[in-house]
Amino acid sequence: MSVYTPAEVVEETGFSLDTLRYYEKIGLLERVGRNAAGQRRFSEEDVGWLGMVRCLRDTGMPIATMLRFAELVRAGDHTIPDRIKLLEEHDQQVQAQIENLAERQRYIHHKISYYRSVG
Amino acid sequence: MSVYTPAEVVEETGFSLDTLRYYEKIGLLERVGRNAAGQRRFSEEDVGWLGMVRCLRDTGMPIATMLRFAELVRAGDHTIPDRIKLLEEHDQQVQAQIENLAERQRYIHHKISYYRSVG
DNA sequence: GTGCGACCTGGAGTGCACTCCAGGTCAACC
DNA sequence: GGTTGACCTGGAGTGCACTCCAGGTCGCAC
Repeated sequence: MSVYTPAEVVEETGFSLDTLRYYEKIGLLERVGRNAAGQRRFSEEDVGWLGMVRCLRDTGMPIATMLRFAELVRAGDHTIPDRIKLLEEHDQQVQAQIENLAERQRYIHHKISYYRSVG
Repeated sequence: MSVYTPAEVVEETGFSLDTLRYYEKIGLLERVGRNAAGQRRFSEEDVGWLGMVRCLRDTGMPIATMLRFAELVRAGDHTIPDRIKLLEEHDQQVQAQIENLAERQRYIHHKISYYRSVG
């Protein structure tokens, strides 16, 4: 099992070091392992989880909801139905976001066309 | 030319009264007309502009950028090419948002499939 | 053995976009 | 003429998600 230094995780995940510490502090990231000097050493699993966090965050899930999801993950396999439910609800919201953006985009296109016609 | 009371504009645009006042204060909404008692009376044009603001806001445009757009609109017809440019750039960003969301959504779908396969 | 760079901690500060509040005006209805 | 409700103002407060800072440790290169 390879481990990652903070700098490597910053590189791989795109989260800043401060953000990683913040996520650990609030419990979105479970207590990360340390070396003898007390420096963080992230596991493969930590990095994988951060990939999920990035996905959820970038689709607009609030931290409070991610925290609930994190707790389900930690609680064990019997929470898998709950996790599916949570992700499906989020998926609906993402779908709604996409549709909403597409509709707004049409409005922008119309506006641009209008400007072109009068400009 | 019909005018609208604050309550009507809240109803039509979905912005809160506080938000409307805030937008006027920062100059996103040009000085709104008043009746004899000093109460706001919004014009058709104000309401139309608020529709544009809603579109831009809901597609993630920062207020600072909306403010620049508002200034172009006020500056007159010779700024139409600049407005087109601004909207086209924003359109690109909206497109990127949509694509990004769609990709993240695929990840969520995979995760749900995975959970279904092990749950 | 000294400087440097990566890292540590707790806690304060930031930026955005509102949102709320206290205290007041005014017209209208009872 | 008293109460109600919609509205007014300036300014303070909120929530979210970070982001920054001071002061310190550690190991390695020079």
